[in-house]
Amino acid sequence: MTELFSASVSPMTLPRDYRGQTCALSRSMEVVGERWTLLVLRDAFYGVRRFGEFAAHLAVPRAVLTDRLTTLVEAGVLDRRPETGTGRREVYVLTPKGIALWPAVRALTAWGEEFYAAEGGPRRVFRHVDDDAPIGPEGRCTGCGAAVPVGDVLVTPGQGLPPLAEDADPVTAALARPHRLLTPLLTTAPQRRTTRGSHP
Amino acid sequence: MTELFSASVSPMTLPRDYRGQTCALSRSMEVVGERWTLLVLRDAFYGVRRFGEFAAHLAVPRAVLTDRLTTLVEAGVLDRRPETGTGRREVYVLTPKGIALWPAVRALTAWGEEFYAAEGGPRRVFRHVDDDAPIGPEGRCTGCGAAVPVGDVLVTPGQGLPPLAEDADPVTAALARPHRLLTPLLTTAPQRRTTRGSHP
DNA sequence: GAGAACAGTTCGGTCACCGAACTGTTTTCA
DNA sequence: TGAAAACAGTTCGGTGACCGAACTGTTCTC
Repeated sequence: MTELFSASVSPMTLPRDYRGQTCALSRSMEVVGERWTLLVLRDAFYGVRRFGEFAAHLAVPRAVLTDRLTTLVEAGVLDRRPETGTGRREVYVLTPKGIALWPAVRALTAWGEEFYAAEGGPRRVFRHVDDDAPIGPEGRCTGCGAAVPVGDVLVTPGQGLPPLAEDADPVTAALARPHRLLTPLLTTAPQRRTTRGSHP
Repeated sequence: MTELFSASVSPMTLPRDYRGQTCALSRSMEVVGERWTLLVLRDAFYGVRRFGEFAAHLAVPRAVLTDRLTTLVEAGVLDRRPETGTGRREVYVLTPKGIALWPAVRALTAWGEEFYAAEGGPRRVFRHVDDDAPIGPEGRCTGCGAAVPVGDVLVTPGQGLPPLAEDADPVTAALARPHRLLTPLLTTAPQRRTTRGSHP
């Protein structure tokens, strides 16, 4: 497959290439354009870090998840590293290159909210942590007008969010409360399935 | 566009659904997340309108292109209508719902330019038609600071754009010159294969 | 030390994508 | 007017990605 690239076009071989395209969008799509990839990254922005959390929240086939995480790590979008603190488990964390995808994730999410809104309103609302005002479609706080860096974004439940199911996965349950992007969503302590969600 | 979701969780079966997801991003991905779809929409922003232009520029299998165009028309992102003026041919034009995807297309393109730049610089530069200044990653003109509506965006060749090949398709050739988004890229007059220079 | 959680891997079936060839209609030109 | 080309898809067989479920080996907790 590598021999199909001529010198004037990108010499690198990416997972599923769009041959002959001279547009930067096709480079992006080769990295983040596969099925599930942007949903994985959205969860990473939410603070999801462990393999099992991604798998449970996304309901993605585990082999596909393995492939997507590996591809994103090789592309430099995610970093795979030992969990800070106690655990020896590996976690997947956004790199600066991955964080730079935030405008794209935000724009696509905003489009979905605008044209496929649930009854009652948006499912989730991104807010500026400084003044709690919603963030507009172009990433600016509707309250203070500032361009909000991703680390200052709060993801909060909206009117259109369905009620929490009894058997909801821990990620879904955690997202029922406001949460700051890029900070770990779940406790680093392993989850015991003894009493579901009863501990503080 | 008249059809809407009737329940809190989507009851409709979209081309490739992400079941169980309560996030608006998954709704977006069900519509524009399939392979080739965003590249088709990028071309639509460039002013590509006819089936054959998409097919030649993207080098996408024609059956896949048919499927993507049909899906986008059914989703209300594109409108299929007779070509204005002389032709009786059908063309595909962005609806307001499709135009609302511009921030997403721009953000993904900017990410690709930033992290997969060609040698010498960006392949293409989006500029504000009023002052010719480049448009920043969040959609604001770096010259006058205004939020630039998509109709006032000029796509211009950059330093990293490869030289035009002899057998380049008409869309690629037309994009070697600055062009205003959303305006038809090619003449409505049918293209005769005179530039190839060879007889049958 | 037993059992559960965890992070993947393996496997067979199904479906989407791919490239090439083909069909039927419209347009152009001699 | 008639032939040839352009056009907009459709058809088809091969290949590979995706899917759900089951499985493996390691780590953690009690």
